[in-house]
Amino acid sequence: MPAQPHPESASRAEVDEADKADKGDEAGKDKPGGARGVATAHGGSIAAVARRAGVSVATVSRVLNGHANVRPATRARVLAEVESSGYRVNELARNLRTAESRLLLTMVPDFGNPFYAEIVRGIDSVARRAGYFMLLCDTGADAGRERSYFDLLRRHRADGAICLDPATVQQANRMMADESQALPWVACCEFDPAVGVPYVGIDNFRAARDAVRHLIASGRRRIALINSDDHYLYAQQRRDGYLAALAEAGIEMRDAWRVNVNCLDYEAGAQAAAALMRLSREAAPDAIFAVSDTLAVGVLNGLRGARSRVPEDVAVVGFDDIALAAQVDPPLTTVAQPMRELGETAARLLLRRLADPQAQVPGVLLPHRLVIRQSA
Amino acid sequence: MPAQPHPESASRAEVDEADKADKGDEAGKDKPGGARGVATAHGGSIAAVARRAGVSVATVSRVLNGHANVRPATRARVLAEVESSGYRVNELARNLRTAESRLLLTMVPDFGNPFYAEIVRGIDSVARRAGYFMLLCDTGADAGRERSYFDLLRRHRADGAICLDPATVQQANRMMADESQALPWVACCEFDPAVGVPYVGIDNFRAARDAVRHLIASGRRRIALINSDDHYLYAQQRRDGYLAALAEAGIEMRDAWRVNVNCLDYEAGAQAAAALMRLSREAAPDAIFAVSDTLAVGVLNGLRGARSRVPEDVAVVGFDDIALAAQVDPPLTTVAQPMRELGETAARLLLRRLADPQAQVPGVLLPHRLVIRQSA
DNA sequence: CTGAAAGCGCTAACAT
DNA sequence: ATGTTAGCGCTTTCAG
Repeated sequence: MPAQPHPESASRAEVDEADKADKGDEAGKDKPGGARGVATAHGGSIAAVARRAGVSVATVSRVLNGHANVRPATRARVLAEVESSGYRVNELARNLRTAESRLLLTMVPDFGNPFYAEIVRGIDSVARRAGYFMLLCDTGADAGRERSYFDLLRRHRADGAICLDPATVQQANRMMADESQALPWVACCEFDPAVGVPYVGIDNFRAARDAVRHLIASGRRRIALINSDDHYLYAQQRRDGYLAALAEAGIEMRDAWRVNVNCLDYEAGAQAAAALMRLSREAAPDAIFAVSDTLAVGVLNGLRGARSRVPEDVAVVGFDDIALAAQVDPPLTTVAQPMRELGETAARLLLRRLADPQAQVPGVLLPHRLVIRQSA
Repeated sequence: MPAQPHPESASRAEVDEADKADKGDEAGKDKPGGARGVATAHGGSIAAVARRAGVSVATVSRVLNGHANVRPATRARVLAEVESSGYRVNELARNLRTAESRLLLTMVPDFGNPFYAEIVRGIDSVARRAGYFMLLCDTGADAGRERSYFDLLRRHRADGAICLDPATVQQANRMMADESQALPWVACCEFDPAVGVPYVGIDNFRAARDAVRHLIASGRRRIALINSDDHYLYAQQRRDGYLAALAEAGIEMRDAWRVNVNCLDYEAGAQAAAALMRLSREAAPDAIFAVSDTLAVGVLNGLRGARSRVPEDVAVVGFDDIALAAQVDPPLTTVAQPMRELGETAARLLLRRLADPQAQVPGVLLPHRLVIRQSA
């Protein structure tokens, strides 16, 4: 199989299949000093292949990497030897030599959340086509840690990074005001255009405003907002969109209707909804806008527990449009984010940055869309 | 910070923080031949640190790796230099030298599925404590590909692998009958005890039988099974458990009640349920056992569309007990799998194998549990 | 307790 | 078109 044809792909010849065991190796000559065979696995080295094929290591390397200047006959001979010996390139060595890990780091606050899972898929798909693999870090897994994930870049563990975690994005923006721009990373979903780090996301202000406008248009006046931590930029933007919609309709906003949660899981949504419905009859909301579908699904459950009907008593609007949104009862009206594209775009921006460190990579805003189902 | 105290952890001194830029580097001497500075990033090399600290590279290495034989004063001097220069070890070089990538490959059929997401978390948590990072591959992403993911092991891209994908597990068991036992990997959830590859999972036969027994105990007689591809071992085992429960109760099994789907998402469950309810009144089931909660959630939706009440008209039992199971309406009765532990155990087995390649790593079966909620 | 030096396996000059 | 060879940056003998 020759070099991969895909435009973005690294031009390395893939050495697939051929599962036979290796023939005699250089068998530890036991020279004095240095590590003996510590790194030598079953496959043999490129030198062993070269010797058996009767060519130099350079030629084997050229064949392996799909370089042009190799006579077909020679190439065939090398390939045959590779095939029969089951040789596999040692990427550890290749990586050191080329000074790249061909790994992309993806930092997620919680990949149990389907929203992030879908974005990660988008990242993975374009990364792989470009010959990169994905190092996945659940930043929520050890929240207490001081350690910076960006150190993984400095230590050459990954060539670039995509950060989906708002907390980590903010920490990065703060802690390395200048250096963060030097490190090859892009922010996804949470971003600060002012900082100069490439990003991709949506217009959270408008998206939230659209959602609340919809609620208002359908006659709701007592609209609650279940938001994530106001510390995050996207949370602030969505809150402002909510406030703007209320203001333009001349609707009063009550503090009791604004609740912040520090976790976006179902349980948090259910509890927030339950708390909201414990307000006195005249203070209880007739609509709830949750900034995440997982939260909204929990809200549906909390409302059920409070014996409130949706949408009759309380209308519910979610955010993201994860697959689950269409399955719950009632199906969720929600603000769709192009999750897949968010991930793909993030990866492409990063790849562009890696291909040309000088490149001026832009920030991009993708369109959102209000999906009206039956919960509002 | 000295060597990490954690029992499983690699004893490498962590070099955190210190974000200042590096001082003057060796500055490409431009010797003839060889690559000049191609791999030299901002941080400077260990040699530069050694020179500036007035010690040898060996000493710096010893300090960095928390070795004992270094005079406190020397250690302090090195640490100070590391700190002030913002030096970071180049793991590419370290990896080549030590012949390990310190990466664990995790193969998942679909990490959009919360079941797998939770297992992956379990893996990640123990892997990280042991100083490994996780390379995540969504095997469903490029299903058509012939390429073997196990090649990543042979190419030293990862030190070991955990496979959660039934298709890939079977392919591995088939394609490399002997070699698969040599490669450091463990099967999770889908496994064949006969093959000799370490594994962790549950007793699928018993779990399914328990679920169906529960249905029978609550008076159901017309029990449908929505299973995944019968090609998979776990699917066969669950089917057999279903059949056994039916047989021991002397209940007839109808072919029309057995449906196989090749995808475990909500939509597949909804469609399967809809199809089941299109059967004539006397042929329609009064209970549905779905082998995955995602399927079961879809079933709930499909049943709603068919105007069947749950559990009055049709009882539903799912499998896995993902967080969502408790949120839907009605809350799902399901067979709980210890997802987190499944992942943690898989990682521990693999780690044990890596620590001692000769070690006889066992197969382990974790307990399941029937969680009765309101759907059945 | 410290230093000198040998490579790990590979890629890419540079020569032929 | 092919071979020779110099390192990539690190860890680890082995000597002192």
